[in-house]
Amino acid sequence: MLSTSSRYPNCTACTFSSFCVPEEKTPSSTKNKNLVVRHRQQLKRKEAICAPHNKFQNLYVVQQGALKTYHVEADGKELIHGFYFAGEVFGYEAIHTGYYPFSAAAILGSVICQVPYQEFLETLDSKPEFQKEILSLMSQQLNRGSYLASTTAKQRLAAFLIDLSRRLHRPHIYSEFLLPMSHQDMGNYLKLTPETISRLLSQFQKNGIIQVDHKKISFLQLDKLKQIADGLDE
Amino acid sequence: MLSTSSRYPNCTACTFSSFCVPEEKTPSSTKNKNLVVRHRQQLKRKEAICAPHNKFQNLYVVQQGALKTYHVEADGKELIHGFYFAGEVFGYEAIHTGYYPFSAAAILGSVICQVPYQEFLETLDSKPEFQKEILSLMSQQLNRGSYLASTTAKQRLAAFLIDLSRRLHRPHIYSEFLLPMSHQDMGNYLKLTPETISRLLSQFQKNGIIQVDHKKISFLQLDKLKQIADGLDE
DNA sequence: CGCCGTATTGAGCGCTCTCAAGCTAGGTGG
DNA sequence: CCACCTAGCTTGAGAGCGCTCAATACGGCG
Repeated sequence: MLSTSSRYPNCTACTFSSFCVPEEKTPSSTKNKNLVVRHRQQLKRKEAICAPHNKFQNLYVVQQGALKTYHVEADGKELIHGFYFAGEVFGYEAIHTGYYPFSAAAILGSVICQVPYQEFLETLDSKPEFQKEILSLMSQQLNRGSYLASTTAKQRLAAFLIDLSRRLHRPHIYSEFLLPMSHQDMGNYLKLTPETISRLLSQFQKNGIIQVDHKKISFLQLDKLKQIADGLDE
Repeated sequence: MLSTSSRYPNCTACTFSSFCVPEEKTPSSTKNKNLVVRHRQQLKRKEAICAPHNKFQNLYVVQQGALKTYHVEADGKELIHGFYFAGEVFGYEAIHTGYYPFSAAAILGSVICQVPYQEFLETLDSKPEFQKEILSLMSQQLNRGSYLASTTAKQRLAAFLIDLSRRLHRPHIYSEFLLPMSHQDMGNYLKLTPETISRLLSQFQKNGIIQVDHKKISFLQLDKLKQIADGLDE
């Protein structure tokens, strides 16, 4: 757990920032019904934070880094439900049953905030603006990964890259960014093998649509990438 | 629009029923902050109720029948986001942007209730139990269709059939039910062609796992179907 | 009864997977 | 600082699952 305010680097990016008070800044009146950050956690790459069937108690906000939620199938395949980047919240999926339906682990060194669900509910009850905000965020989650429904590998990968760029540099699409996850993870999310990811990235590069330099991706022709995502190429 | 109470057949199944008052039963004090059913709509098969980029104003609750949400891709392919059966709510996806991201249409003759979002927000603000209920329902939506991530056609179809049975006879899995949608619709949802759906249903039947009689599906070996869904067969 | 949308079944093809062999980069320990 | 070592990426060849195209059958509805 971290405690000095210098360790709170990214609160401006956090979707909860206007309803949240870091603990050391809490005014003496504790009844303000804001969320209070009591537990901030540093995670190493590959460090897990919850497992399937763990009791649901907290939502989590990513402050720095990136996480994945996933579960391992009977045959050993890892199935990735989603990625979460700085400012994003995960755990909503656990509300319904009271248990996390997945594992969550950091894919980079990361910092996250715990948001106790009880406290979350109290803030919700006392702040109509928070209600609207949460509805909006959960609504956004419902639309996440809609491109997973695309049929071809090219389409899904192109849409994924665009989505990734926007979420890493919200709200803009930057033409340069670093892939936070391995090809394996991308594949497990997009239902492709790492070999296919690699082949397609090479193909996109050969066609002058993107440039790949290790983990660095550069969009050279974003419009063409969008066309591929929409199934409009060739 | 319907008006006699005899036309309110299914309110007990509706997830909003305890926070909702059909209009003619509204007590004179209109400030009770319950949802009030003002618009109930009868839909014919294939009748649409909203289109992409329509302004978001209402959530909808299915009272009878079944609906699909979908959009048509550039190449003419119809991509189905989800199905909605008696008691289920749709439209949450539109909250974030303020516009419906899809079309919605009845796949059977259906009856739906409009829930104006303004009114929904007022009820939410005044009723903490409603807040919890909505969080739970949206959380459930986030978990919907998780089996779409399965890699093989058999797995997705088996999981879909089980999900379907449970949602048509909530909360139980009935061993008999009628397929509400065409193979085409199933395929568009599961990312399979109608031919593949047909072949797999035949195969399941040949293996004694289910029985198919036109639209009627009977589960003969639910455990085996579950194994297939989990990728544990052969 | 005749029509049209839907389901079934078959044959062949192509996209993506599997398996396999190098290669690269980054981390570790001497 | 360098040599090793390992995880991850790249690229190739071949196989298989699900798609495409096509012909036929069925059934609901006028």
